[in-house]
Amino acid sequence: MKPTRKQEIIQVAASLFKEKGYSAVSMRDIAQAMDIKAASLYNHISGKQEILSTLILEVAEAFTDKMSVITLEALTPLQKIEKVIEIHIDITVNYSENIATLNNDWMHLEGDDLERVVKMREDYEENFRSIIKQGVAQGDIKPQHPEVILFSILSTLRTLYLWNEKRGKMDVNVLKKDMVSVLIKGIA
Amino acid sequence: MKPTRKQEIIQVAASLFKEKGYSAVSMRDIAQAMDIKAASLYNHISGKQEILSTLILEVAEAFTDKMSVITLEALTPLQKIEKVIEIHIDITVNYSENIATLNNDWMHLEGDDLERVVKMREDYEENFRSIIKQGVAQGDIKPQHPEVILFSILSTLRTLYLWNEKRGKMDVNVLKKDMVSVLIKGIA
DNA sequence: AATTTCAACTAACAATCGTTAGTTTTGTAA
DNA sequence: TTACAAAACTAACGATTGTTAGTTGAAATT
Repeated sequence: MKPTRKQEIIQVAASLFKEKGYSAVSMRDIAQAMDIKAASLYNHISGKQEILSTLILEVAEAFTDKMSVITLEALTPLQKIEKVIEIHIDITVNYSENIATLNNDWMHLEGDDLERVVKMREDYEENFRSIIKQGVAQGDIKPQHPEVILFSILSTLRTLYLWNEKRGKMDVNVLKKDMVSVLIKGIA
Repeated sequence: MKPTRKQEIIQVAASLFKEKGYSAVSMRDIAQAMDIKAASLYNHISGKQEILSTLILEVAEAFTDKMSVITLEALTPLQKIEKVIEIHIDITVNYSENIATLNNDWMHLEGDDLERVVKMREDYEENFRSIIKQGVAQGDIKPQHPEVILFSILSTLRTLYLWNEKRGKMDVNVLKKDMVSVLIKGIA
């Protein structure tokens, strides 16, 4: 599908936001990257804030949707974690700029959007925590502090976008296998 | 030691930078947090950029120093990784705001400071990579892609500052033990 | 007591910010 | 060819940005 002009603007902005952060990118920067004047952007979007919220909500909803599917599936906790790792890799490959902005600039959202994204994040973490706790209860996961396990895995997955470029020619499926192995079975 | 006024400014700024990012914090914001006027800040510092570079160089040098010590020690690769985990936790506990700024706002450094910090980061990663490769060569570490191992562990350690508050009453030594276990031996 | 240093202040600067209003150009459909 | 909509433009707005200049009062030193 040919992207709309609005989608083009958002994508260009996303790339700049990833590089320098939302606050350091001006509307004039975005316009210049598109070879138009800043005022012309307003024929397509309502303002800078709309770019931010569109960008963030798109990927935040992707995570929420995928996670809710996993929650309902009939899998062991470890299999569910495996799936979580895989969806993170999939989404990161397709939305690497959005994830950068979600991670670093969510606090610049305003009003309901801010509330919503924070809630989605909390819910996501809570779902993940439940999976881990269930795994511990069944004896599949070591009885460590679930919080340490949660944050170790989630930190790695959330910053994957930083390494995605350097990933180079490594195949996505190889990456998935390796990451599942490292995160679940360790390195020793 | 009673901190100098300059140190006070830098600490207050660090806290604001952690919250909203360097670009979104104005000199007037920093001044207001100290109950003085923005112009008064300039009796103690040369400008906003000095705050940023002081903040970042301080913690970047701490990492570099500690890492170079580990490199020279007579330890097995796995023991060295264990030490790396420990120094990250130690530094994070003491410099949580600095690390937030190092991670998120290093690209707003200018001139030599920017070059220096980028180089320090590259060197740090290269040292870490060497340890992993040596571990693989000796058979202590699984023959996975060293890059995947490197980034998994480093991502977790670098974003530790985000979880430090939530850590609450968990003792630092317990955290060290748990993280070493999770990162090296896995969760299963 | 006189002098200097420190650390605050007020006022203002040029530059840049997001955004609006109104106009002109471009491309498409009738 | 004309009519219309899409998408660009110029010009400007009020607010905010980092920073400078010059001043003032208090504290420390001579």
